[in-house]
Amino acid sequence: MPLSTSSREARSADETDSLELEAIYFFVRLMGLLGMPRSVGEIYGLLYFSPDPLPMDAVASRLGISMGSASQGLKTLRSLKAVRSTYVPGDRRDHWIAESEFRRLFSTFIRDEISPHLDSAKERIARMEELAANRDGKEEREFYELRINKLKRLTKGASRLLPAMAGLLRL
Amino acid sequence: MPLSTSSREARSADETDSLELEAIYFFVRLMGLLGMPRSVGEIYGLLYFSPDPLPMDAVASRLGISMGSASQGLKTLRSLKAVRSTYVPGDRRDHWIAESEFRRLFSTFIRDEISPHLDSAKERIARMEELAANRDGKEEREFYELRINKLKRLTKGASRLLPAMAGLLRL
DNA sequence: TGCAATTTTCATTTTTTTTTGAAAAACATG
DNA sequence: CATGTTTTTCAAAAAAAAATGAAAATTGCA
Repeated sequence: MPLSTSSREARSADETDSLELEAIYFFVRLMGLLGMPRSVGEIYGLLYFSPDPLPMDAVASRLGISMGSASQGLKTLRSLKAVRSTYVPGDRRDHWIAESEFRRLFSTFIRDEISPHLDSAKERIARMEELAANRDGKEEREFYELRINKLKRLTKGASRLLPAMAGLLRL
Repeated sequence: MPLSTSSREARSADETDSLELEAIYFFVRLMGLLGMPRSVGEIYGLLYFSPDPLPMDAVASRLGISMGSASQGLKTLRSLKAVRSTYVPGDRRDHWIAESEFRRLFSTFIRDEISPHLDSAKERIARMEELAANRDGKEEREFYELRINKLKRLTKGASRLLPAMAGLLRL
């Protein structure tokens, strides 16, 4: 429990811990909602609430995770543009900062994680339409077409919704 | 592969399979996006594209899953109001139908799965505010307050967004 | 009520995901 | 350019999630 052993400031260790822990756990949950592993949420949470950029080994030791995890997690966050590195003079290590503009963060997430699914869903629906048209019972065919149309409307709705989501999050 | 052994209609087995498989896989992906296990997506997909209500044992054998899985999966879907049972005369078994109104389905999902998270996030932020107010470096305190405010705006945005989501999906 | 059919439950097993840790690679600096 | 530092990679271990299957509970009906 590395977070509970630091007490280098004038306040009690307990309070340091509480705020950091609440903050970190907040992002563990949020990232979990987006399907990210716990360590990714922890890293982002720690950086989001860190007044200074942190090098990877500090991230790992503060969170009590391995360097491997820290490296993987930072890679994931980097690819989401949720995190970027800064230069700190006189130090060879990269120092990491959380990108705190959620709007940008979410639009990257939507572009990279959601939209591809939506596109393949649309292709799948097109294939389904072809297959349904070849069915030979008229009634049955109509049933499938009804259902497929609902799916089409669903994907249409989603296509409209996604940009709106990023937009409404004008923080 | 139980789905590929049925050929009781006038068309080729291949085509039956393709349509059903595409349909089922569509929902496996969609449900996966919502964090649901594969079997839940499979069951919903099968029912969504079934012209007739299906009893649980038919669901299990068509999908090649155990009765236990089918029971659990139907329970999950039932609690999401994604599925309901019908009475079929002369048959003791429950027969299951997919609720095909996505709007209702999503609003149940938002109410049951997302909103509670959002509420606890808000509580967590309130706790964080208290803790941050007790910090003794003015600069540090300001940094935390800045960050916390962003989180507040994020949760506010999400609160506005969620009803909008269900609303825009006016299918 | 008693019985057989159906459904649920849950301890165990299987599968999938995440983390670790050590070796390899990349890197910066004297 | 040799060396020690930092970072990445990836096979193996650990943890978490999902599925199974058999026993228990429930149910409808004779």
